Amino acid sequence: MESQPSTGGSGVRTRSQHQRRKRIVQAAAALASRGGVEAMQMRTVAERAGVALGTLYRYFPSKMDLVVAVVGEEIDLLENSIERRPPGAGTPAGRAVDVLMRATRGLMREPELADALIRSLIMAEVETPFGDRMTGLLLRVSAGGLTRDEASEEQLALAGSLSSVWVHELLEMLRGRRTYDQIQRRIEIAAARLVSDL
Amino acid sequence: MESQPSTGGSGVRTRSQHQRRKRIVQAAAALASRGGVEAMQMRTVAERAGVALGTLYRYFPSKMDLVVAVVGEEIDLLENSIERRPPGAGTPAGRAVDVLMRATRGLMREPELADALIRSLIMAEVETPFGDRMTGLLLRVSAGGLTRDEASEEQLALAGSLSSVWVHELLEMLRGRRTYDQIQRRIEIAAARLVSDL
DNA sequence: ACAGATATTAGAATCTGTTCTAGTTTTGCG
DNA sequence: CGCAAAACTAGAACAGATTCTAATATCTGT
Repeated sequence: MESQPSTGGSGVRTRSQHQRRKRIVQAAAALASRGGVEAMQMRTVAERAGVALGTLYRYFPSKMDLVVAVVGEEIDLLENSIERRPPGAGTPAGRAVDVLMRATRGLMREPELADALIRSLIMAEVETPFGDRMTGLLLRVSAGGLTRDEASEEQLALAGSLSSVWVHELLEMLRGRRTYDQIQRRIEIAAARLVSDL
Repeated sequence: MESQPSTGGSGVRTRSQHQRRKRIVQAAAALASRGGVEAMQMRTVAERAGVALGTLYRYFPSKMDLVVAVVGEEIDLLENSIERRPPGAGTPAGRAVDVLMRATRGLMREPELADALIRSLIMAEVETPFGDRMTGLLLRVSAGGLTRDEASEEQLALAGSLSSVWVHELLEMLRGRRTYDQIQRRIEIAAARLVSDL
């Protein structure tokens, strides 16, 4: 879990804390989009963000927490994109594929970042909202605006399965074991089975 | 890939090298089955195996290579178990669930080790046959002895999808976010869609 | 403005994976 | 046998994540 610096008494983040946090995440993202997680060294991040190492660790108790925050921003982007331009396909499966492939293309833009981030996330002890958010998105687009709370156990399981298949295929692609087209094909096959009738 | 210490000229491993290697893997497994990968420190492994740190690194160029070797032994066990007592269920999906849940129980016996195993399975920089081996196993039991070479692209995709769903669920369980029963239920749901008609 | 709490800082220190060094031992082979 | 290649060893050295320390700065409530 990410932890927040506690601000005397109330749980509210002050403006300066918020900005500090933001600067840190931006510095981290910038570094990671070059050389991946390796280039994103805690000392360097702290330096670039104009913050002491100890402070960085106050905001992000481990490097993984920082990675998670960076990934979070990426997912925000995807969610916004989906909202701005919802998938137009006529079937639930079609819309799911649409969302997943759009996410794939988004991540492909920064392969170093994507690879590093996804690996780190899978490795993470840390609880990440990553899978859940993707699952929620899939439910929303393929089962007519359904939210995670309203969904049945089976619907959750199916959308979740599709999401984990996607993550796995993405990793395979980043490792050079799949082409974009192969992923698309495999996602289509899985989606047809898993989310046609949500 | 794991690299082997090259033995003067020929690529053959001598008996003493084989044993040394085995001692290393055993020491590593023993340590990992207690405190997980963290307890499996390279210095400690070397010490327990009665080998210098440099030698350990000659056999296993990185900690990950060592983990992969340990994991390999575990998968052998599963394959042997399946061979000895093939899944008896009447449907393809039933047999697939059978295999996966048996693997799940096997891994649960050494959760720390399992955690390391699954992560390396997913992460492996290194080309590991693990995902493919599991996919192959699923094809074999759910599509009447089909091998990876004979399977159609779709069959491969479906068995592979089930395999990645399983891996994902297993990880969730190891992180304490799923119970055994929840996994079983989710695997059943996914298997029904993915491998009913292989 | 003051007091106490919290945040921040620079930097040293610690921990563990990995690499390097220099010297010793084992192995394969003519 | 006798030598060159390869393996092995103990231990130092290095790297990057994480933790610790002591001092300073900032904030909050009164």
